[in-house]
Amino acid sequence: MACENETAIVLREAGQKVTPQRVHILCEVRHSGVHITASRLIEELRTSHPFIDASTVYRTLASAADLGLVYETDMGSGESEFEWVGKDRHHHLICRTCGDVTSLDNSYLDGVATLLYEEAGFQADLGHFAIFGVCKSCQTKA
Amino acid sequence: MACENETAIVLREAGQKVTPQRVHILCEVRHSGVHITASRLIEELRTSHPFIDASTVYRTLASAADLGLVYETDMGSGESEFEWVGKDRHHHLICRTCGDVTSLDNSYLDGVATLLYEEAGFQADLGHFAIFGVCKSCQTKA
DNA sequence: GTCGCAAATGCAAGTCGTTGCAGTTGCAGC
DNA sequence: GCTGCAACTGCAACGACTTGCATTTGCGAC
Repeated sequence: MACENETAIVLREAGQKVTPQRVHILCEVRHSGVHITASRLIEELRTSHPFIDASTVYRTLASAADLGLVYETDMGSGESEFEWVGKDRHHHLICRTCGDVTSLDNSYLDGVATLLYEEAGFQADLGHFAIFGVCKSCQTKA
Repeated sequence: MACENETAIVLREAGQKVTPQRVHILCEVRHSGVHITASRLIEELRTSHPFIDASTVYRTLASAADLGLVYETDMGSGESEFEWVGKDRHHHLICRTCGDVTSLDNSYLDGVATLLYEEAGFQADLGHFAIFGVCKSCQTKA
């Protein structure tokens, strides 16, 4: 698949060695759609590439997150979820009651980031944010 | 200490049973000052009350967080930090470079919460938030 | 093509936090 | 003061994730 070549280029540009393990892991993240937990990723890789160790997956994801290739978000389940960094920066609204995850446009928090920089000189990294609360339908049920 | 009686009252009002373990754990959180990680809390309790099991500490903290008695915040270290809920709601600015933690007034994010409720019907729980980024002094150093 | 080295990998062992379960305990009702 | 029960506790086992270390491998230099 073309994705593998592309992933290899991204890796090389980031100054990382291009190993089949890394390419497979990152391709899996790209193809997984929205979010994928580390454990589910390991499970899926176990079927397609059984020789890849869990520690390799964790290390690859951590270094990819450092380089900004993937986002790592704590979705409140205790497990981190990973997502390939696409063009559109967005956040997530996570319902504490039903666990539903909704995407949220970046614009909501842009104002906060600007304000923080102007008033505190703090360059906030609001690239990918998880906001907990109670969604509309759970509120009406209650 | 008076704190123990007070903690017991808070627990009873919250509909929880008042056990010595819970009182000790929550007192420790109250006295620890700003933030304390679960593992450090367990370590401190080990010296003062060696008979309290780690699982009891985690369960007590989780139920106290549910009841809004303590805040649970992911400070990016992988470990959750706990803080006794005082009168002032506030957030934290955490520098990715030097690890410094600064408190941030609640007002910055109040606007976001209002906007989310009006536009998405989502009741955001912004009681205690950790925002990552780069602080002023680290920016000037770079 | 092959050499050398830093980076990446796989394995095993360890830590951290959670969960199931049987026994214990706080406390409301009598 | 006694009783019953739900909530709480401690233990042990488990899953998730990390770390140390010896081995392997990608890749730039020759």
